[in-house]
Amino acid sequence: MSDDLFDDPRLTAAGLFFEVHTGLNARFAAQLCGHGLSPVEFEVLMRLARSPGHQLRMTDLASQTSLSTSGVTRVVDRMERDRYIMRRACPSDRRSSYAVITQSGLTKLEQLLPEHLALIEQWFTGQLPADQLDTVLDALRTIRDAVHPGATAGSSAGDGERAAQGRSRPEERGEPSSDASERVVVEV
Amino acid sequence: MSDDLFDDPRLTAAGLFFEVHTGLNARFAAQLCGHGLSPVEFEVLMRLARSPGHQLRMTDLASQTSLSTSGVTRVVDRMERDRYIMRRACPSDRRSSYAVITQSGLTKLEQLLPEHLALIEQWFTGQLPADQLDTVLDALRTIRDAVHPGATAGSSAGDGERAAQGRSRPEERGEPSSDASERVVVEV
DNA sequence: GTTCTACCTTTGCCCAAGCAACTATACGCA
DNA sequence: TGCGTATAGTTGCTTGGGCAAAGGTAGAAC
Repeated sequence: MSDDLFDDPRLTAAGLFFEVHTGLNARFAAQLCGHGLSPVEFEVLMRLARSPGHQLRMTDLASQTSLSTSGVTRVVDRMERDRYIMRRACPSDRRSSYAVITQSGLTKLEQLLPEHLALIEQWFTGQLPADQLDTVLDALRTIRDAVHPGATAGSSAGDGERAAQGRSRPEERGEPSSDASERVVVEV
Repeated sequence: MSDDLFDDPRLTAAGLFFEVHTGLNARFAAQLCGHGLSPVEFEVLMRLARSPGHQLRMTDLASQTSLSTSGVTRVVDRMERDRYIMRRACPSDRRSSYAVITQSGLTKLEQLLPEHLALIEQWFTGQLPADQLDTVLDALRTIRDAVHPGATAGSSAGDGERAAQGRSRPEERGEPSSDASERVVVEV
C-alpha cells in the first residue's frame, strides 16, 4: 500500500512539532501543577498581567486563549474562587464584564515565573545556539501570523483569510466585531 | 512592579511556540472533525499505520501519544466500536493486547491524508523557505530529543523531576519487543 | 418609542480523559 | 511449589471544557 504516504516529510515535520509541544507542555504542566495551577490558568494569569489595566473582557480572554467563552466563564469561576482574579462590570457596556488579576494573582505569578523561565531556558531556548534560536523564533512568528486565531489584542485587519477556529463546524467564521476597535479601555 | 518580568524574551519565545501550536491544532482539528475524527484518534491511526504489523500494545500506544493508559483504553474502545481498529490478544503475554488498525482504518487514513498534507503545507512547511524550514526542523529534533519522546502519561502532582527510567524506549520498538530481553514464547 | 438584530456571558447537558483502585498475568526467588 | 513484586489493561469516580440555548443589553431602522 501507499506506505510512503505515511512517511511524507510533511507528516514528519508536523509530528515533530507536536511531539515537542507535548514534551514541553508536560514539563511546564508539572511545574505549574506544583504551584496549584493548570496550564490554562497560568495562561489566563499571564494574559491578564500583560494587559492594560491588568484586565480583559471575557470574550477577549477567550479569543486570546484556546478556550471557548463558556470555557472562560468556568476557568474564571475557579480562579475567582481562588482569589487570583475577580470580575468587574464594564461601565460602558453592561453586557460585558472584565476579568481582573488580583494582587494575589500577581504575587503568584511573580513567585513562579523565575522557575518557569528557567524551565523554558532548560528545555527550549537554551537547547539552541543563539542564531538558530533567532531563526526559529522568526519562523514561529511567520507561522503565527498566518495561522493567527486572533491571539493579540490589537487584531490586525484585512488578512482576508480567516478560517474557523476551534473544533466547531469547519464553516463557521466568527469575526472579531468592528465593535472591538471602538472599545477603548477606560481606566478606573 | 517587575513588569519586565512579564516581558522576558523567554516568555515571548514560549508564548509564540504555544500560539503556533494552538493555531495549527485548530486548523487540523477542523479538518479531522469533518472526517469524524478527533486529533487523538487521528494520531492513534497514524501511529498504528506506521508501526510494524500495523499494531501496537496498548501501553506503547499510551507512551507514544500524550494519553494515559486509561485514556488509551477508552479511545481504543471508541475506535473499535467504529471499526477503525481492533484488539488482538498478545500470544506471548496474556496481560497485553495489541491495537491493530483495520482495513477500514487504513482506508480512512488514505482518504484524508492528502487533504491533511495540504494543510500542513499551507500553514506550516509552506510558510517557510526551504533552508529556514530545515533549520527549524533541526531545532525541533534537538528539543524533542532533549525533552524526550513520549513524555510519560501523568501530569502527576508535584513530582519534581523524573527522567526516563530507562524502561520503555519508544525508539527501538522493533517488533514483539514485549519484555525488554528476549524471552521464550510460552505457548499455551 | 418600538422592534429587530447583533452581542456578551452564563447554564444545562454531555463527552473525553486523568487518577486510583482492581484484576489478571508474569517472573524472581526461596 | 508457593509467595512477593512488577506490569498490562480496565473501570469508578471526578473534573475540565465544548456546544447550544437562555437571559440581558446595545444599537439601528423605522
